[in-house]
Amino acid sequence: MAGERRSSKAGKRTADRVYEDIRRGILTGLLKPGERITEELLAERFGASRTPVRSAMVRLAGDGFVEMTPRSGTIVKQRSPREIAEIYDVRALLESEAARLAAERHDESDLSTLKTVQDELDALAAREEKTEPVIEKLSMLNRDFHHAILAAGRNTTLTDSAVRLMEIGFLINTYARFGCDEIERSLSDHRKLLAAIETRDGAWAEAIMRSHILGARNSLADAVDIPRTSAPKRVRRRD
Amino acid sequence: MAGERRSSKAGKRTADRVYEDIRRGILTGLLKPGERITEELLAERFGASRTPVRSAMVRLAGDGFVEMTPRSGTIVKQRSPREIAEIYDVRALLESEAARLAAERHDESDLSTLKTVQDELDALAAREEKTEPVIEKLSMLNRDFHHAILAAGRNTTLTDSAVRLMEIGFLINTYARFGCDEIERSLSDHRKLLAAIETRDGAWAEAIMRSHILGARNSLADAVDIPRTSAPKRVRRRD
DNA sequence: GAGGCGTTATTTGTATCCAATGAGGCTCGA
DNA sequence: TCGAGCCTCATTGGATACAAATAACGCCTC
Repeated sequence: MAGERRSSKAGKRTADRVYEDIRRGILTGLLKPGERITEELLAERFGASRTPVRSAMVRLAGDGFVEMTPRSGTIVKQRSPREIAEIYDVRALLESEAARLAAERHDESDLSTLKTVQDELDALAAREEKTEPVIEKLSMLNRDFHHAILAAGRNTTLTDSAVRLMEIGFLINTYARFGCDEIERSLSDHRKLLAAIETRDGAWAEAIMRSHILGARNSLADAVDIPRTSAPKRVRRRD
Repeated sequence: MAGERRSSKAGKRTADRVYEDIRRGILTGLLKPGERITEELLAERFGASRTPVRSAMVRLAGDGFVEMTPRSGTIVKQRSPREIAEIYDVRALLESEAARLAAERHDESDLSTLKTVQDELDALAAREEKTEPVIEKLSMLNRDFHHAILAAGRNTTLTDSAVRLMEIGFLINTYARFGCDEIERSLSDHRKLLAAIETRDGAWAEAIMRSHILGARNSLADAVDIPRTSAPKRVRRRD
């Protein structure tokens, strides 16, 4: 019996709230990969019924955050180091193209957005204390920066594909694992990227972005157990 | 076959049946873009309740086949010519990379699959009558060929991203619009691709695939009203 | 006759209920 | 004591019921 929890917020669907919340839970690591999710439990936590929770689950499954096995249950999707490396490889492919397009197609508005985000990023990174919320904010701004470049590329399909990968990639909260020097390297890349885009040098922008993302992958490889090259997987025979 | 559709066995779950059926309806043009879909109507058509229909809708929305606006309703997603062109551009990017990887990483099994599919394709194309079901079968085999190359590339993330775009792209049933010479061109590309992969010439495979897909886009541009280059979108300023 | 407003009516979103099924525990036997 | 099979139970999938909201319609007014 739990139907009295009424959101004062007008127009917001319960299913959306649940979706956002589970998603955030996965991204922040509150829900760990492999962990089982039972609909009833979540329904209770949200003061809602199972219906919107189920709807949220289906969406999350489509987005690759959870895995629903027909009559068995739903678990938070766990990704192998190899898959994580793959995500970075594909992001490098997509976003380097986007960077090239951004250099060629951007307008003043795009540039101003990029500069604003980068300024905030620089300001925040200049502060000495790297507390949890600061790291969080840095991650957000970093995401905004990449989004802005995608937007400047003027290809919504490309943007959607890349964003999709970015979002699931962030569940490892990249910056949290990076050291300060790593953050500095990242921001340096951003500045170069900005210069390349501003001068409309597509080839340069493309190269920087590819290097930026593959560099991030390899930094991550130092922290986690990720193949430095996503390649082989030759071992495919009968195990 | 490469893809792992959740419902490899006969759909025990009603939601899956509904999903597949609506999807097919959209792909075959039975449900036209912009057309409104009411849950109750579909529920009646399938002899099911609204629950599985809703679940299917959410999945379809996630896959980009329909568009659900919060309290208003669901319509079959309509794509602008520009968006269709974009899809081809991104496919060219992803699948050319996959072709390169396939050339570098494939094993005997991949090659045999590719050859089998291509043989069937050749055999079918050799027949004179280009009836509706023949065209349909050609489309299917073409899709299998591309899937096989993706599989040989050994990057599931790349594969998923590309397949996603392929599926929504097929709703225009490409081959149906192509003339016979266009089919011949396509098969010729496939044969070259096969040769490039077999000789493990990654750069060549990549180039052929890019040319293959961008060529298809431009052929489509002749038939439909698609920009030959997806580029500009120079935002019309105040006319 | 056209446009704005109120009402009706269809349709979505959520809750609850029932059936089916896989999982895990328990018992019985070797 | 350990294993196999059965049985209970928790959990998912689907159906129905209900509330809220938007869209459609008609009516009234100008």
